[in-house]
Amino acid sequence: MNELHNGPLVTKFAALSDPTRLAIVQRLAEGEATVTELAAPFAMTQPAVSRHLKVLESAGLITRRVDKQRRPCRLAEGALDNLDEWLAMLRQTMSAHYDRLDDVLAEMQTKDDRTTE
Amino acid sequence: MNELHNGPLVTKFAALSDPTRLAIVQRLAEGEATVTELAAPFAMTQPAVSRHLKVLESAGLITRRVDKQRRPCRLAEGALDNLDEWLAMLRQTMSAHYDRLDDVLAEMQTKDDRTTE
DNA sequence: ATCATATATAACTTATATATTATATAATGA
DNA sequence: TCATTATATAATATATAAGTTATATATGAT
Repeated sequence: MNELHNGPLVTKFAALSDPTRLAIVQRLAEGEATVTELAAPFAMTQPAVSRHLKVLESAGLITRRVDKQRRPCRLAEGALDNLDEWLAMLRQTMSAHYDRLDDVLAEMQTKDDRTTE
Repeated sequence: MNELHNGPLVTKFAALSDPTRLAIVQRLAEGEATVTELAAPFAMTQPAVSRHLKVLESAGLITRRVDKQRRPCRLAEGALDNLDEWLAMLRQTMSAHYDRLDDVLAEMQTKDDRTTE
């Protein structure tokens, strides 16, 4: 309910706030891929992509398994659940406080009345 | 459909990847607040919060109006729509490629068969 | 053994982010 | 007019992020 619990959420948002990582997540929505496969589309070195994967993994967005010398990546189970939940919670708060323009203008008016006393 | 269109999304994720800004957004879901009101809960100077608001505004997450010397902030109309849409799109991709563990293990097996020839 | 492939890590550079203090601006109120 | 309140901006320091190259490690192939 409050900002003390939002650490993991902040971490996920941070992980998604990079175009390379966002594209990697989109790619992984189609299924598993190895580091090399994931790196291929990008004008970037392999170590750079490895770092991005580490960020995604630390954020709990992806997991990796071991297949010989490959480390195929996939989206983590329920990776996006807390994002959805946060958005849903926010919408609920918004509708609970349903902030129509009319209401706001009315409130502005009464505030003025009080302040201008 | 591709990563060329994700600029605004990346910007929004970046804007939300900070605990202060996330808390501000949550607060604004309850309705308008001035900069000073928003700054109050944080152990941070007013200029710091002003900067955070600028980041949120640049990302299209909040708007401000002018009320005398105040600049009340509110969540932007449809602020979170593209986040929702992106998450929905991702889920759709995931279910389209429905990646059950069984399938993956089966595919691993056939890959092994081929590679170990 | 040796070489190639897949991946990770370290060292380093540069760019960006975040916070601070000091100060500017604009409107209010006395 | 002068002080106060609300907010923004500039200058600056510091931290973090993101990329590079070089190198290490592990597996697989010859």
